[in-house]
Amino acid sequence: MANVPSKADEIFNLLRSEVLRGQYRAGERLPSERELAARFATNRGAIREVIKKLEQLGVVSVTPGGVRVQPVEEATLEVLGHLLELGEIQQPDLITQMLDVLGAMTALSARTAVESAGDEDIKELAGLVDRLIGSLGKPEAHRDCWRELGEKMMEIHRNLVLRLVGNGLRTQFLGAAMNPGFKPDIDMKDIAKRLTAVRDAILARDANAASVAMTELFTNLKERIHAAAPAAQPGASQPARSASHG
Amino acid sequence: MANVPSKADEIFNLLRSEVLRGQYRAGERLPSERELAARFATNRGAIREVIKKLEQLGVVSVTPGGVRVQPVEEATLEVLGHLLELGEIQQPDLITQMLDVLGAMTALSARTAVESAGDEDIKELAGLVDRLIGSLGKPEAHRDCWRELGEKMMEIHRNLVLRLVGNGLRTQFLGAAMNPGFKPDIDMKDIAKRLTAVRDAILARDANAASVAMTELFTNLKERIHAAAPAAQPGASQPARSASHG
DNA sequence: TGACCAATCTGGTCTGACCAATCTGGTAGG
DNA sequence: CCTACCAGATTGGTCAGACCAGATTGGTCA
Repeated sequence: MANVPSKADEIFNLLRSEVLRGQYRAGERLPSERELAARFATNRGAIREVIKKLEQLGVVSVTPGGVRVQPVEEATLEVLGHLLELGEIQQPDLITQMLDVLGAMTALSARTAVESAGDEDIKELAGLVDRLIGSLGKPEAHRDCWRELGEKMMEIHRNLVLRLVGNGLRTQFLGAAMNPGFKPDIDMKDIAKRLTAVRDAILARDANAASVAMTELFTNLKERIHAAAPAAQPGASQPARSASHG
Repeated sequence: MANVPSKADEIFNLLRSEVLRGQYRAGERLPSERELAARFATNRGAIREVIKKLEQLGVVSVTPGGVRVQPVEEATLEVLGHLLELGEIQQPDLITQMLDVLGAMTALSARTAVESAGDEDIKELAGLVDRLIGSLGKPEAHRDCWRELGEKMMEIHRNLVLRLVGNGLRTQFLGAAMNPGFKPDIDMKDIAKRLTAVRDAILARDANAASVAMTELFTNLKERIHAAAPAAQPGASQPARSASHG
């Protein structure tokens, strides 16, 4: 899949980067379709496709008279991955922010899953958490276990909204944040302890406890990563793009 | 804005509805661009733009050889609004699901906001919650207050991820779910009581209590809506589209 | 200085064409 | 009868050039 990125795809990536990087201020007009076509040595059709995708991403709004840049805040969850990719300043901040949200989502997922789980489900969930504990120290396997656990919880509570949000976060996060060897040394024992708490809560069918334990796990993780990461300047927690509203 | 929906926009809406409605099974091929162009009495360029947008939405994947439909689970948060619009079966379920997630997000937002709020911020937050209580019974004003409160919390904790997710959820939710007179009678006193708890927690700078109170507020709301809504058939909680994985 | 108007520019739409990769169905060989 | 293969039809990807209606802009006139 996605073997040969089409010309439009390449231009899409380029233009998206430029916009997200703050090369155009929010509200400013992009070059016209004709100009862009000339600049990228292609035809207007390709440019129009690119712009339609950008529009769907929420980073530009197109009206007769010109294509205008939207403030990042108006954009879609999908820009996160790109923001992380072209990193620059705010990587650690974005990651801790994501961990916050991911933690809340996972906690909710655990809670509702436990609430509506059958006996068989409970056993499977606990087993998956156990495997999670066992895979500590093996990043690849650990990640797979997380994916499986998430999948299982989704399967139980059948919350489509949660799945869609989780989808976005997880792909964005795992895709961009984890890869570049971003592995601060984390106290495995601590994690294991908290995972055990999660498992016990699941086995006790205590939805609330499961949620709390999961939250604590992520909070802990976040603090450790935050401490381990190169200290970000205070006030640099916002991306480069202007934050003005439309 | 969006005065005159372009031809491509109309076709986009149509095609999106058809796909989300389950008119094509996941993995199935869409009609070719040429066929679609003929069917909608337009040119191929317009169809290509539409398909690019659908691709960005995550509801189709396009490869040389054909455009294929993706399972809903692979899609983007943005499809929620459309799913709600063309409602049919699972409206109440989707809404309670959204409330779950929205509650978790709002609770997180409240927690992190209180954690990093200055004295002035605390006062403003408490004031906004008070206005929220005061506007109970006036849906329009109430909604505006919520928006303001959310905005203020975002301003304080500056969590871009939270903002993007919240953006999506809120626009999807407020846009489609609230409008059609979907107003089950909800015990205002109960809500007011819980909102008061939120305010007190904020004033006490107790981030955790604020989070818990907010969670309870949404849980309560969810249960009431769930009880008031026309009982959905068990097992109808999933949309029509096939859930097969790719 | 202010209002107005026309040239220009913008996105929206349309046509018709070619290429390379894929998909299809039919055929030849096992 | 089944499999492997091959050629033609089909598909998305790309391209060039054109016209329209509305927005923008800059100059002109009062």
